[in-house]
Amino acid sequence: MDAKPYIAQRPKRADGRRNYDAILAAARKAFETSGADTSLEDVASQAGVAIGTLYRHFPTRASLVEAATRDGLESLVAHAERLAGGPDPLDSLIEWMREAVVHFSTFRGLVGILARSMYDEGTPSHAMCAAMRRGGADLLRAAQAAGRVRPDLTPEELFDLLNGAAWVREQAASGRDGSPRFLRLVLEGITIPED
Amino acid sequence: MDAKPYIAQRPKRADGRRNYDAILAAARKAFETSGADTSLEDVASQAGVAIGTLYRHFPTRASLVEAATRDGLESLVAHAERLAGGPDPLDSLIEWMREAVVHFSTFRGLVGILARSMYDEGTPSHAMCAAMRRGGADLLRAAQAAGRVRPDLTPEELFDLLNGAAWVREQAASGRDGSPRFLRLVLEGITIPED
DNA sequence: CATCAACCTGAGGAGTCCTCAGGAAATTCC
DNA sequence: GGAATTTCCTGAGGACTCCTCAGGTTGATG
Repeated sequence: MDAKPYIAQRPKRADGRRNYDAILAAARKAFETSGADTSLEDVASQAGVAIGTLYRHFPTRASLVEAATRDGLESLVAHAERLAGGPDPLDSLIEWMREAVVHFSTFRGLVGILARSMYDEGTPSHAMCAAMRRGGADLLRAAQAAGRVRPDLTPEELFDLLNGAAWVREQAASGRDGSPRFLRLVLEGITIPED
Repeated sequence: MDAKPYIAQRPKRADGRRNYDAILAAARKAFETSGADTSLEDVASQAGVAIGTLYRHFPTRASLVEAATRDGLESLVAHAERLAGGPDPLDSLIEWMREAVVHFSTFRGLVGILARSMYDEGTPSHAMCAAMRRGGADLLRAAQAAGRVRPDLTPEELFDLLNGAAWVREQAASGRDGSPRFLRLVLEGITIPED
């Protein structure tokens, strides 16, 4: 039996839910300003809660990151499913890639966590990463079937490219964001001109 | 006057040099196994030296990273200069890019430090990064002049691509190294076929 | 060999991580 | 309404790391 990762759940008791939500809100803010390695004691005090309470709801930092990014990544997966039936598979893929890059770089340190979660089942974010992988792979396959993306590109490679772009964007806190250009150059490398 | 960054120097006294070297050796090993955020107290004890001695020679973590990577990056810069006169500018550029990716991902966390140093003059590694930028830009310019690389690619963008590849390689500690393929895809996006 | 600058040591304050024993509050059940 | 019970909260505290600094030691120099 592989150790199943702990996935945070919104508690049933009213006070528990209140604190859970407050911690999550404080964590999102702290992650965005200080990165994934922000002080959890700060997060707790910012949420008006003792440190033990934070650890009760989120026993590991990874579980807190997972909970803080869950909604955003869920919507990304949903968007992939919506785009899957679109008329132009290449456009769909490109649009989704752009959105993915933004979501992966919500705060400093996130891409790294997601990249590791993709291949590590013992991680809270693994399930979400697997879902994203499926969504991205479907869009990729469709674009390849339409002859608009080189057929030898694998989903793993696609995510390497996405992660690279997201990482570049993550570093952009200090000025220029090279990720749009990065993505455009990458796309030139993997797409096939019409006709 | 902008605060000049501290650059570590090999001491003149024999005992100082001995410790300096021991710390550097221990740091290189620790960085490679535990990343740039390894414990400096461990590094010190591994070098057989008190923590204060480490801080005497390397007052900041960044100065230790700079010293630990100096030789490698210096040789990378030297290689760029040697390649600059080569017969095939595109080959030269590609060879240098491959080498750069390896050097940038010597240990986990290095690319991030270098990426920030590139644009932050208050950083020990800034001078080296600037030298690398010049070397890379020269090779890029030559390849562009030969009509083998898209002329709208800037050095900044080149380094974004290199850094992305290096980051992917850095994550590869846990299995597959996607950086060679990453680089090949990127190259398809930025090169121009002969004739 | 005496002088002095360079160097070394390691205790210690401050921050952070994470746990856990004891207390408080919400929910349930009668 | 009032236990009983389960869930939840608190915050002290041990372990770790960071970095500084006062005091002691040693190598280089003339």
